[in-house]
Amino acid sequence: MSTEARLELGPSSLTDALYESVRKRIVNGEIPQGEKLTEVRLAGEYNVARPTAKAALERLTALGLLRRTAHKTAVVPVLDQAEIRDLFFSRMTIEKAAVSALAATGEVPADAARAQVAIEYAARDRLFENQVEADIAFHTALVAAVGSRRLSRMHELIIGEVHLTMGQYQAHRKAAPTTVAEEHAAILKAIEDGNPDAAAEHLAYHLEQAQGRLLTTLQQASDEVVPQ
Amino acid sequence: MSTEARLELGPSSLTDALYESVRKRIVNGEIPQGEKLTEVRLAGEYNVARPTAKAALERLTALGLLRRTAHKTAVVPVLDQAEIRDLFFSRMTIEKAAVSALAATGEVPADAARAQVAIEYAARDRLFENQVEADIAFHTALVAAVGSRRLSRMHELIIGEVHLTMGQYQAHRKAAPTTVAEEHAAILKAIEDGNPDAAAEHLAYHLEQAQGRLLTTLQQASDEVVPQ
DNA sequence: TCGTGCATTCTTGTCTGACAATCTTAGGAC
DNA sequence: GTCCTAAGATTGTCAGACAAGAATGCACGA
Repeated sequence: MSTEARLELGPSSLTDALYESVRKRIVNGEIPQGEKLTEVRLAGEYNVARPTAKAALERLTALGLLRRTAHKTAVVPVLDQAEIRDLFFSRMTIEKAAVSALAATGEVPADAARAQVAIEYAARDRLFENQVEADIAFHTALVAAVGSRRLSRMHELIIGEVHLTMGQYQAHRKAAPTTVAEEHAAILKAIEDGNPDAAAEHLAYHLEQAQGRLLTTLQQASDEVVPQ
Repeated sequence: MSTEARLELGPSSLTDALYESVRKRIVNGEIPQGEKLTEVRLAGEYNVARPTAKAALERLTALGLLRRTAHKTAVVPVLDQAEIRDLFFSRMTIEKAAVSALAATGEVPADAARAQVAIEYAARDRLFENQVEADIAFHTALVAAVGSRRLSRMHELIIGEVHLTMGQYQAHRKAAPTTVAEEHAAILKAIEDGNPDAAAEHLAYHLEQAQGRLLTTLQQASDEVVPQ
């Protein structure tokens, strides 16, 4: 179940390309929180038909990168404290299961190791956006390495929102650049040692730290807007 | 986060209604494994426009109730052994987290208790289809009671396939009708006792039993087709 | 006889244009 | 100032159309 080597060639579909482009703009904060995204606006910006824009919006909505209800326009969500906690609870559930399963085999996934190196470089050079990308890639690689298509799909369902919050609040900037890399290293070490409990433990600590940074940043941001 | 009491009135959207109808037909085995579902066929059967049918197909595909790749017709998937294992691994991950969280509060969700009663009735009267519905409702209620929107969405992503396999193989029929109810009762008891580990344990046992029944039935079915 | 290659046909991807239903917003009446 | 109504904006759905990719069957050659 592990050697599913498929070479992915770029999105050939117009909808795919549109979806990818908008996704990047949202997670990088280029389209800010609370911004409205109408079907006609997208269709106009990219010069595609409205149904195409509609399809892209629907896919983004499915991943939590947009919110919308019937007959209302899609907006980039603003995650409050409770939602960030919910997000990290869900994330913890999936990723704990993933690292435990990996530690049971004792194999450190190559993709995760590569992402780890990328994080170290990005941290050293203060390339914030790259660091976020690599961080997401690291966690995604861990889940993917389990070889469970459904686990990966569930992870995909929430990692978009994680990416979104990291891009918006840029909490990583607040952390000592090497902290994240060290926590990741501890997780990989536990996997290599074949210790599922330790791996889950290190992962839990890492995610709690990340969540803490995020909540702190969120608090500061709201203080700035409403200074008592 | 628990009192989100919204009354759901029938799907007002045409796409929603279509989606719901096809979903039911698939999970009940009315549309058999391997059956092809073209956009025009759906559009014709329900007398809707092709884009509407397309949207419904895409949503079903997202939930794993259909498989399709670009330019190819959607088909009702045939799950093999490996995929059923993957499905139950993913399911176990989510539901274990759910019952553990519930047991931490010690509150038995009312919806789950209701579904449990419905299962007992259905088992007594041998109403197979109701039994499956109630079983799905039981597990869904457990997850929903945690109050995590994202956990529920992830669960939704896989429970459709569970429903599908149960409808197709009708493995519940093979089980002593009361077995399922008893296993469920043990889970609820552990939650009520506020014992997270026991709850997870009972859930794991229950799901392993269910998976075992499914794999056995699958094996028998393939033996019938290819009798050595 | 069997395999290869081509053409037809089916199906999906995307577009244009349109109308109805619904939500939002602005303006007017009290 | 508040409430209600109406116009504008936005989405839901439809019809019809064309292009591109995939699948199928048939003829041809080895």
